[in-house]
Amino acid sequence: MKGLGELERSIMDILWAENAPLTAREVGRLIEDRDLAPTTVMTVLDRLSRKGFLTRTRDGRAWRYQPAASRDAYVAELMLEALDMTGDRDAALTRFARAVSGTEAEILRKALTELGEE
Amino acid sequence: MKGLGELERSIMDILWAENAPLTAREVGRLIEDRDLAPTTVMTVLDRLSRKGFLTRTRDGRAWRYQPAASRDAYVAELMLEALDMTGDRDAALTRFARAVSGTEAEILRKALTELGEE
DNA sequence: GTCACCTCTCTACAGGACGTAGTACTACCC
DNA sequence: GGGTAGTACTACGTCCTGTAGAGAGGTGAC
Repeated sequence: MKGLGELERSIMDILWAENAPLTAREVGRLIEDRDLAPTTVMTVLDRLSRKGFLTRTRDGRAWRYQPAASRDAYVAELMLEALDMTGDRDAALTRFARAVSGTEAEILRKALTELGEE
Repeated sequence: MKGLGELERSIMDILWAENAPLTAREVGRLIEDRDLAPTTVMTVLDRLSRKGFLTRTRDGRAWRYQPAASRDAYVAELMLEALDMTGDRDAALTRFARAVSGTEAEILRKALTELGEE
């Protein structure tokens, strides 16, 4: 996988937040802060789907874009990818476990427990 | 933090593997596969220390480079950074916990347990 | 002392990713 | 049939990275 640029991430965030597939125009309307040309949004949407982050389906003349995977899946994949980088996965995992805050450690513990019960 | 390029990572790997601080020449000797100019290695070492990945100390005319942090720390930080990207950390963590393989889940569980006992 | 050599710093350049957008073509509505 | 919306294609500046040369300054050999 590859990382995302800043604008790419903003757009992914919009699409992840929305549940329905959006057109370029709709996405553009949802980025108020920046004053982007419509073609800019279209270009980025196109690149994102080319990279596999988005799926698109026709809606009349327009395309509707939606995330190919959930944000959680993306984040989890990034984390696994980072983990793959090390020679000593155990050490990295241990260090990671120590670094997450209390509540999150709880979440992790719970998820792992459920995992064990399945 | 920022990601590393391919050559940058190779060089970090060498320095992480070694326990002693190395000079550019020594690092260059340890990358056999590629036939790099000495200045190339020096440039990359310089960039890495400028980015904070390496520390360097004088040794006569030469610099000796060593990692500023362990690879585990780096990996853990990357993982945390990925985690920061999501709005719903819990969901991402849960998904991550489900994605790690059995033995690693065990490691995580153990680290978390020790954490709880402290 | 001078020459060869090592290492450093500075500068450079090509390729790719990303932000940004214009242009030209097409299809639809009224 | 002209405005409008949407597309595909093309383009350009910037930054990062891989790669390396040129020039400066010290060091040891002779």
